[in-house]
Amino acid sequence: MKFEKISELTTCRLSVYLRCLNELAKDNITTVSSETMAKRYHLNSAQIRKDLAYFGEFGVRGVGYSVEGLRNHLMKILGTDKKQIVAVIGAGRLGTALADYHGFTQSNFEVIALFDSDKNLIGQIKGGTEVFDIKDFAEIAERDNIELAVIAVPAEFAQDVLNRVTKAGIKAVLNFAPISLCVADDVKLKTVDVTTALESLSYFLSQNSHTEIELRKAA
Amino acid sequence: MKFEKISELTTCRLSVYLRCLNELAKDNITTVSSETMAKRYHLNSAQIRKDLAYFGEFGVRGVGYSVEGLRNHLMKILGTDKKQIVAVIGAGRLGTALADYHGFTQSNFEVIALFDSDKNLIGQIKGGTEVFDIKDFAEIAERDNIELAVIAVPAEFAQDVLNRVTKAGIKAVLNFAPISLCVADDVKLKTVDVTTALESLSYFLSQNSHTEIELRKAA
DNA sequence: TGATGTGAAGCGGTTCACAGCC
DNA sequence: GGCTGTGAACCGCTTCACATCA
Repeated sequence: MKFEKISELTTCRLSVYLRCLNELAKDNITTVSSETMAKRYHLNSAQIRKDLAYFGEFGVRGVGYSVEGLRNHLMKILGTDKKQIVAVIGAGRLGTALADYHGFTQSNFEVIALFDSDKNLIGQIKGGTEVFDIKDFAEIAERDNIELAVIAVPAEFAQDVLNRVTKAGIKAVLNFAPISLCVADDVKLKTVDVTTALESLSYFLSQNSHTEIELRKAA
Repeated sequence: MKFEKISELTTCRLSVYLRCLNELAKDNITTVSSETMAKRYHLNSAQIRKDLAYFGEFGVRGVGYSVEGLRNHLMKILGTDKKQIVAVIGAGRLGTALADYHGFTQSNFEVIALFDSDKNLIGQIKGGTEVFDIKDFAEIAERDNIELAVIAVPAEFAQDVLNRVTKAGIKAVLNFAPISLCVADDVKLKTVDVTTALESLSYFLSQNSHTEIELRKAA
């Protein structure tokens, strides 16, 4: 085990490994080698070993990894061994969908509040979660120990919302607004940009059709 | 201009540049240098120039880039100069939210159909879009020239759905199910994994609290 | 003069290949 | 024998620095 800086690519893969192990556990598999796991889930065995080795020596040479043991290690590393309180800001369709997202619950995240500035929404229950006034964020965050904020508001309001939640002491934010935001160094911001993802796919499609034209010309 | 393979990192940045240019155009700015753009949007000027140079010489030395001109070039490169037809599979909360997502419309994507296997949903209008039977996907895809599919079904059904849409000739798929999927080489699959994103943030939080403990010990 | 376009250097992540251990 | 853990090689992306040109 070393004390290097772990890249976000690595932490995202750890999350994937955890998901694989959960599935292996469901299939009553108790031990797995990096090679077996790589084959089954289309990963790279050397990378699995290297990623895990950053955090300790979890495997047994000649045998592999204990599924249950590694699961526990990964949950501890990722912090999903303890329940984490999440707030979603923006009670529109996307925010509501996220509040009700079962993937969160499975990973020990609990969305306990939605926030919005729309008076018509405040006080309602959306996706099983109460909508609060965004103005009360700091107060409720403190009261309920909110650790993670998810931004699901239109792009033009996203920076304001981010400023507000970081001011309230939130250190990790997941942003769905299609805009690049600014944040202090001690806060971790991760943006999921659906527009960019689609446009990137669109690039692939138009490249493909160009290639087809080229091939047709060549033929 | 060269004929190298363009990485997905680059195409995602092109999408970001396009968004920046749209904003600059809104502010009636007609010319912009890579340096000015980098400062304003927290990008790297060398990277902007290099990314653009893969596709042509769009700038003027000593002056910069024409905002309008570069916008048009980027839209052409990304394929967003033409309308593209999108289908969303899964008419749950997430699928519905995506069908109604305005970020899509702004980029010239049009979601024309939702698909589901739930008989109770088929025939309904959700998020302004009709829900069809997933069994009819191939037929409707051909009829309406669907080019892009978005998967918003639970993880256990995602691979089946992916198989079905690729069989119908879809070459680009955006997947929201938290599972790693298999696809033929000629199909582009992009997965947006919200669980992984959150767990990665969670890692950052738990690292942070460990560091605090270390610092407290040292003090 | 000032900003682009680009070869070269730098850096970080991935893969290889094997020593070490069960 | 088999699989882990890991230094070294490799590869690709980013950044630098400057020749080039309006």
